[in-house]
Amino acid sequence: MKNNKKKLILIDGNAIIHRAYHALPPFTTKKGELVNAVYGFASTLLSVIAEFEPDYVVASFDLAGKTFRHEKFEEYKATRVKGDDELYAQIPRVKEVVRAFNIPIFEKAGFEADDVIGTIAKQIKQNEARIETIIVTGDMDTLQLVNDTTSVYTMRRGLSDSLMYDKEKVFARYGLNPDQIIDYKALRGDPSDNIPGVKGIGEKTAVTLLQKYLTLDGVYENIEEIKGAVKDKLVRDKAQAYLSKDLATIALDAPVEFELEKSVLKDFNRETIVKLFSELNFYSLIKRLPQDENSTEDETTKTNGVVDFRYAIADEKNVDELIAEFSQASEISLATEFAQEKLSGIAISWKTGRATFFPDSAQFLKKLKPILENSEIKKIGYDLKMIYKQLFHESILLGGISFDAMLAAYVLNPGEKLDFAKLIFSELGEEISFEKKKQGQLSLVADPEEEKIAANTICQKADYAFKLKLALEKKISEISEQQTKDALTDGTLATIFTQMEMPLLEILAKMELTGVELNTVIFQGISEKITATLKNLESSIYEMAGKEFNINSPSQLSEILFVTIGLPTADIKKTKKGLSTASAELEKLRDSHKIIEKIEEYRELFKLKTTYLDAIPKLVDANSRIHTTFNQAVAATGRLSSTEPNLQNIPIKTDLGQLLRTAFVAKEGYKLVSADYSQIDLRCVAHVSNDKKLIAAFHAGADIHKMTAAEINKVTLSQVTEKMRSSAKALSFGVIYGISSFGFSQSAGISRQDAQRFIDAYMDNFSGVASYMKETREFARTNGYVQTLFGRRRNLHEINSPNFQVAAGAERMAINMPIQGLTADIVKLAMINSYAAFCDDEDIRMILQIHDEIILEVKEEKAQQTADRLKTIMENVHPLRVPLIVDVKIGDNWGEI
DNA sequence: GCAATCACG
DNA sequence: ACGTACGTGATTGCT
Repeated sequence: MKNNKKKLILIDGNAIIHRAYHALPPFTTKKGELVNAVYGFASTLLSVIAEFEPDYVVASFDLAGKTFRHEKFEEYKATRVKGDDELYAQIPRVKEVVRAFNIPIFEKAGFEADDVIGTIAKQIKQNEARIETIIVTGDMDTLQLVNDTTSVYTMRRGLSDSLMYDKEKVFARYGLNPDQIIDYKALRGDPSDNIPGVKGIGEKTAVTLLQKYLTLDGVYENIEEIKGAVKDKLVRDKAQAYLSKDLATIALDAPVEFELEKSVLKDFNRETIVKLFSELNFYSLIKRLPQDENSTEDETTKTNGVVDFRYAIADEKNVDELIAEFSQASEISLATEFAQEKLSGIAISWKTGRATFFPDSAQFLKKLKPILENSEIKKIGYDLKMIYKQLFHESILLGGISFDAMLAAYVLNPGEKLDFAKLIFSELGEEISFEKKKQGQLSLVADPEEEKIAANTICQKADYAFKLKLALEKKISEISEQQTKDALTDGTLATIFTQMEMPLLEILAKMELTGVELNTVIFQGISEKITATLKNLESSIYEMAGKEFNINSPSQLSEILFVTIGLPTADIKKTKKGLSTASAELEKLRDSHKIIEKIEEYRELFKLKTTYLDAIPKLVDANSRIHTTFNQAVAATGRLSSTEPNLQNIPIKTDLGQLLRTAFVAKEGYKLVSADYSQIDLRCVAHVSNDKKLIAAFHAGADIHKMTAAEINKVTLSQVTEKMRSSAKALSFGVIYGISSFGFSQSAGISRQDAQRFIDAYMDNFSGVASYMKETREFARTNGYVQTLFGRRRNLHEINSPNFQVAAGAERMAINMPIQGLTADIVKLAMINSYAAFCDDEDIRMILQIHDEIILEVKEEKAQQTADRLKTIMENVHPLRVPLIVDVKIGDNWGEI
């Protein structure tokens, strides 16, 4: 309901910043600057502008130093925790945001933001009766300023929840009129500002008194009427009550000269804000910026206003001319359009700002093929693996793969979410949107305008991938130069990128295209059997529970177990919603009720059925092969991941899992050859920590867990029990994960005290490991990153977080990454080297990688010889302080190996 | 879209 | 005093 009154918004900057700082998790920009309060402020500002469409906006901030209130009462705000430096450090940034919006800032030494706002509100009410004033704040102090033209808009619980207070709302909330709020505080006090009030008078009594006597004066004028303890308290603290009233009263006469005209919310410069927001990584806020109605951005690209250059679209007449333009180029950038599971267009850029779109047609592709396949012409793009696969389906074998901007961004900052458009923001400062056009109604007639827009989008992608190359390459080489100087690593980020990730891209593409054969009959058989078993389990569970419910709903299950059946809850962990039903918790209840066993079995089978048995057969192609997608740019440690389907988490631990694996088979006449590194993570620990005992044990070919058990228990090898060995094994894993006594106690099933004793014993015995952990933490703290032997990096800005848990989490990551990352590097190198050895032989195809294991599909007669070669290659990928051992197996299916 | 759960290394 | 091993992806239930 917009009335014709003009609206003025007064923002209490400090109140909003405080609220935002405490409501939002401490997140930082990519550069490590903490900006949660800035974000909260900016987000609030945008909401307020969107909701009220104000004509005028003003912001006010507290200035450092004492205020007139301190002169009256020294302890004013004395309870405020100082040292929220992290909050105050954000204030200059907040002011930058305010300025970017051309919003004037009013502040006055000796006064708080409240006072400035109160003064402005009063002046406005006196001079500009037709203006509606809205005070935006995070606390309730300003409610006293509410009147018929002034209201208070305040954030509650976080930032999303807000409430508008007018006179009625104040009354509804407090049972008082706005001007009584001051008297209320005089009586009740305000602990957050250290306003004392009358000791012993709380919310209820204060309201009752004021409802009867209206004001503080009224209360004391009628003090004789009041009985008992309340009277005594009032009499005793009278002076304090009046002092509190003074402190709580917002000044309306601060020396502020407010000029309405200066606070018009002018057409702020959108570009300035976009630039600031992208610097702050507030990408989601950029989308929320009010649209600039004057701008008529169309599909053209304006480069510094020089030319209104449109990218070209090839047609039959101009195609040869356009191809001639770039056929001599030494490097070109590619982007593709994909529709209905088919390549529908390709854009090629050969210099900045220049790109041509080729709609998919056999004729165009035929002309482009020699260029695309020419390995002398370097290829650039964003996600070239995808492009490689798309072109492969058009019978084009992409050659000269040279620079993938996605992978470059990944090695620079692994683990961060990747987004092409955002990358362009952060690297080039340009705002581009690759939003997919909305799916209109199906139309047989192609809309030429829409086609043009689509063509332009693809051209932009090609163009910007090219531009990104320059920026990202520079960053990589800067880091690499430093790494070379530091001489702490055997390689650099540049070698990781050019020697490892870029070559791997093509190998992964081929693996994905090859796929792995699935025996769907086996799947079918297991699935049917499981379905029947599940039915039985379901009915016995219902019977034991006494009623039917959804076993898959943790909340319903928890209700049944702990309420209906009434199982003991003492040891059970809680989730946000209630008691946990995770398997570790159910395990504790195993002896309490026979339903637990059934539920565990049901869970296992259900998981197997829905995640694997039902889902994977849907993904087979005409040749019964499934093609996973390896994600090369998600894992923060440098590992790969696998999706649709995830073939890196196929069950193995249970019998049924083993059975399931037998359905992954080698093609007729072929064998599967699997080669996995034995205990590679621990060997990496031995190498990076340079721990003498670990190294010696691996050289001796000892049973490493047994040796560890002997060391920490101070017994001879022959005295090591199976239990000691398995604890030692869990302990070694703990080391890899950045051990904590709690985590270890959980996984080893022992008490925390015992866990701590074991850890201490381990660190005493393996002093190299102990100092590795210490040094790595320190390295991460001083540098803000950790790195692998090969120079792969992971940024860990959070390691210096004032939040203990956040910092502790980062420390564990710091310890883990150089180990897990080194394993990842080694396996990646192994893939590259073995691919190089086998790629000319059509009888040998790499099909899977599962973190420490490589699987090939090999013609039967070459299986043994290939397995031997593969083993040798993998074991000699890179010399470490310990030998690398690879176990190879040959079989007809994955279960056998 | 998120939380809980569970599959793997 | 704090919650806790590291790294992933898929499914289901629920808001």
